[in-house]
Amino acid sequence: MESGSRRVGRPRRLSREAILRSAERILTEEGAEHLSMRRLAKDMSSTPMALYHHVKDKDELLLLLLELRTGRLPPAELPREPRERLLAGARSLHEMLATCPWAVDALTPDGRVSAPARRIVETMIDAAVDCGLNPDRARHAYGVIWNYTLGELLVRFNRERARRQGDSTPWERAMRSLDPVAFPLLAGLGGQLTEIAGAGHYQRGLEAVVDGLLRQGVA
Amino acid sequence: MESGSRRVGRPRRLSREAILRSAERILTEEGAEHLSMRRLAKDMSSTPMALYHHVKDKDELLLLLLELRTGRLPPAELPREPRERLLAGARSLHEMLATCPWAVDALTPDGRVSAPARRIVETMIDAAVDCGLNPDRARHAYGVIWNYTLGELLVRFNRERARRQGDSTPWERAMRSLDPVAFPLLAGLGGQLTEIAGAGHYQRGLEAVVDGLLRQGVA
DNA sequence: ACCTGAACACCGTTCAAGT
DNA sequence: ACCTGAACACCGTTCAAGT
Repeated sequence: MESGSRRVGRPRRLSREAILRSAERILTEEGAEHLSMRRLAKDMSSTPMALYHHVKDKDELLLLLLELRTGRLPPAELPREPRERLLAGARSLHEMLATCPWAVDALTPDGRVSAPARRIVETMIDAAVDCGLNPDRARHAYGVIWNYTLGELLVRFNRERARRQGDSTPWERAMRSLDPVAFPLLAGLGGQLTEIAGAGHYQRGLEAVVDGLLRQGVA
Repeated sequence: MESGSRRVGRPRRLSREAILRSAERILTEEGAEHLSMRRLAKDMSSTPMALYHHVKDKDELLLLLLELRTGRLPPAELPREPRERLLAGARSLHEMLATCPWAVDALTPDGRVSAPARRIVETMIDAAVDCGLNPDRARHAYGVIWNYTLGELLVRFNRERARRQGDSTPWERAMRSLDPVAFPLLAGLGGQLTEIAGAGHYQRGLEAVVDGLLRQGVA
């Protein structure tokens, strides 16, 4: 809403919205490693310090960007059956965050970074209760699912990053130097990493995790 | 072993070992955020570039530090019963990495960063096979356990970091602004976070994850 | 062979001043 | 009220030179 009093002082050239738009563009077009206050200012033909008039600091900027992205997704349609609802909740949390590799630090606590995320988390715990867990166990179950989800995202993000910057990360090196005689089973993992990281992988693991939690809770 | 030929050129003042010792000290006494090539050089009364004669770059330095730490732990005694062996393997991986919050990036791929870690991973997959999973499923199971473990570590690390630097992270703020009427179950999580992150939490979740995976695999 | 010094190309943020 | 410019206190790394 417009303020009743007339504006005073210098007219604004920047705005929080414009800043977020520019930041979002750098993020998608050039990747998080190129998003800096200085770079962003240059992009907007302004100075670094002008930005600090619209956001508290870089942390706040990233948080706002995260809320912007996760808030844009349409609210998930959740099935009625409680186990399915729990699975669907986890999947949409996973999906929602899969586009924000740069926000891992903000994500870590528990996935409650934006209003839509909060809704999903609440729904998941609720679904767990409907599956027969008491509230404490339901919250614990959510925590385990969150840990699994975050771990999966992290592995995925880092692999993508490695791919982008030409392949030879510590992990790739360790993989190549692995003796397949001493480590026959582990060596198999190496060749499979791509497939393992594929679309169905998270889902299949998630079902195991959820079923394990539900059995533990109702036993 | 000593080289047969006499040393030529300038005598060395630095050595990889001395560098690692200094870095290790900074890491434990001041935290990872204070470990920089410049700081490290200053600590050793040398120059940043002297370090590059002994390690390729900062990434390699961190990797060496990780191997140093994880390699120091005594090899875990693993129980004979396969399910227990799988659990014990995961626990010792978890324990081993719990002291290296600064190495998350190197960890991400799959926990095979050091020789002892490789042994444990191989043992875990082997244990999963002994539980009745085929090698593919066993590897997948390991992947899920790793994701869960890594996620748990990450949440733990970030919470500790938040504690250290005075409490008010994005997550804490989001927690305070949470409406307990709209989110009764989620709000409960807030109050419980410390307990949930306690010692038994990882273990309890791990059992659920493992049992879920085993059931999925042998069904 | 091992080390130094200066330089390059960056960071986030503070502070005092301008309009 | 909003923005600028200069400065502070850092980064990792390259490159040419010294002993």
